[in-house]
Amino acid sequence: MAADGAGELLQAKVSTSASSVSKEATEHDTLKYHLLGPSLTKAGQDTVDQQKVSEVIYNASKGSKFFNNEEVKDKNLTQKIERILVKKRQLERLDLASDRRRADDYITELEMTRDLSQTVVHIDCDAFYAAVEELDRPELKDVPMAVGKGVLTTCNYHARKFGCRSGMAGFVAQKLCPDLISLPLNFEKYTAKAQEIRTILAEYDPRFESASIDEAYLNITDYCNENDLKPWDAVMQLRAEVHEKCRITISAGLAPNAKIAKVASNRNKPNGQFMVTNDRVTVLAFMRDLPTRKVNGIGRVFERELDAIGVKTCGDIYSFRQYLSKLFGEKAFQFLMQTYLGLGRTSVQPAEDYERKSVGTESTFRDMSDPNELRDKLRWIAEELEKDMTRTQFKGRTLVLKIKLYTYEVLTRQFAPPKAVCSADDLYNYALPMFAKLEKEIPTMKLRLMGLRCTHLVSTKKPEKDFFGMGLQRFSSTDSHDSDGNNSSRTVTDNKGEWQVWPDSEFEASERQERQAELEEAERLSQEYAQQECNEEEALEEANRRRKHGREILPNPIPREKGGQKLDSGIGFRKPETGYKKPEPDKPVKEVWRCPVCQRPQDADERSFNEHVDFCLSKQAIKETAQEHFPLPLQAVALRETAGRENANERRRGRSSHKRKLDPADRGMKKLCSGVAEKG
DNA sequence: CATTTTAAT
DNA sequence: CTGCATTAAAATG
Repeated sequence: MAADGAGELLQAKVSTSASSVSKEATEHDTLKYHLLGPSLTKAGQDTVDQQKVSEVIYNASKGSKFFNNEEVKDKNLTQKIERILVKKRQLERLDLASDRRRADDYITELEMTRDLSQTVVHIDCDAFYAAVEELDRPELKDVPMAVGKGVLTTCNYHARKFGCRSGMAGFVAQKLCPDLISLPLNFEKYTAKAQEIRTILAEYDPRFESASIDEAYLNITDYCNENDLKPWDAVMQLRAEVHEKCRITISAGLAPNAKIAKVASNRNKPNGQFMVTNDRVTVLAFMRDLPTRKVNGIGRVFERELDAIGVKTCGDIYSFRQYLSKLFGEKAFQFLMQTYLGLGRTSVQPAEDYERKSVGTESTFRDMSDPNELRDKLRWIAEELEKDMTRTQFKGRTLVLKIKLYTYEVLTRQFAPPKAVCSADDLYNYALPMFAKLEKEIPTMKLRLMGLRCTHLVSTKKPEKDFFGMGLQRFSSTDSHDSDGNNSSRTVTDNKGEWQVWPDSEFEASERQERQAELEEAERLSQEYAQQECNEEEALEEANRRRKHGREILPNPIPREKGGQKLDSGIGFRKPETGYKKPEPDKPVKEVWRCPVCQRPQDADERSFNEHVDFCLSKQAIKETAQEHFPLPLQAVALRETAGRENANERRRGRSSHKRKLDPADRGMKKLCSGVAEKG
């Protein structure tokens, strides 16, 4: 969900004050900026007086423990930035010719991977929850309204004029806008509406990728070729279709890759679209003036660090290329260079394809210090986690205990039990010693949060029979992980990784019951789709799939025209049709079939293709893949055989698994900015 | 150097 | 002023 709101004003203030003015004033300003929250970014809302807004927020939160903690964090960051600047001044006296050369070589290498042959679209629903609520109560369209009680998950554009935004505490929002109407969350409703929209998206790209409940990436290259449409017109059509059938307005960004598409979708919001054409010069020009903060992966912290050394826009990155890896680390360096060049992934894929790495639960409560009460709480968390482990069908080889003190300070401890665990008893028994140890270390064990998480997951899914009726080797809970600690027979992620993902920077204060209700709704919807779209055989498989996965999967809806096609059971899966995609006349193409298991292109020869698929299957990447592919006709995909067609990220993808490995450049950079690299 | 912890998104 | 997941870097031993 786009967190609209202007940051430019304060951003400018932060930058100037960072270099001059008194230190106290500086800290005051950066803190206020920090308090504006993570969602102050992207699109601008010029009608808002950010000065006033930040003043109100500051005064409203002043004195709270939360505030104090933010103050501490801000001070630490300011110190960290000071260290970065010191380090940079040291570097300036050194000869960095080799670093510069290395950066230039990397740029050359990256440039060879540039792929301008694809069109990626980022779809973003406008004030989604608020818009859904307005469908039921049209009178709310004309007044400032927000969704979410204690904290706003989103608000309509009237409310945004007052400075309200997602992620803001409810009482703060009320101060900014006394007439604000706050509605409780009705999550099933939003999920149902999201599914309606997804049904339409699937017709444009059946393998579209949901990024959150109201955001998705599509690769519309094939769609445009098949229907002889220009990307712009295809997206106009898509948006009109969504508006007409779902009564929801969406904004879209079109670009040669996902990273730019994401930025672009914010340019003409709400109810608009923006395109960055597939042209190197256009891309570079677009990046040159783009403030760093607009890029996915650069948040409040990294923005300030970059600003401190003089990088305000993505174009500024270039002239600092020789410093970046020493100041921010290697991954950050790579990420920034790709950002400067406007490179990003061109591939999108359903979220089920992502590999889950951990399952955890945590809960916040009133300050608590009684040891017995805390143990009860821990026990309860363990029971909650057991449910999640059962649902997602995992055991964990490592258990992580997390606590948050009443001061908001967070601590974690981990332990690797002798065996993979998932039962509440085991979870509790292994967590308790960690907890007891913490009790000894911490003078006043007064907590506001406790959490448990399992990592180094091991699937506990029953092998049963696989999709083709071939027996699969049984794998025990402890022998199916490879040396990376990853499990190659990983199950499909549960839908919390997917449509239950909160919109960016937004959250709900919902209780587990609400989530349960949502799951039930998802199940119901899934059944509906099964009936609508599948023939009897397929419906049976659909039912089977749900049995195997519980209620966890909410697959991409099946496009109408394609869902009707019948598959030869089993074989159809492995015998792709040819001529699915028209080759472009002016470019040499080589026909290949894409392996449904590992997603890698294979020679378009039936025998070798089947051999390859067998190989992949024997490596057990299988069941989930079969499931996600079953409803879809297998298509031969023609790939252009041009160098750099596949970008570096795609190539780096693991051989052993078809699951996507996350790459900093792929998906926004997670934590690459935590400070000066001081080793060596 | 491997593992643990922190912190950012 | 939440909850869940992922990632990278720093700290630790």
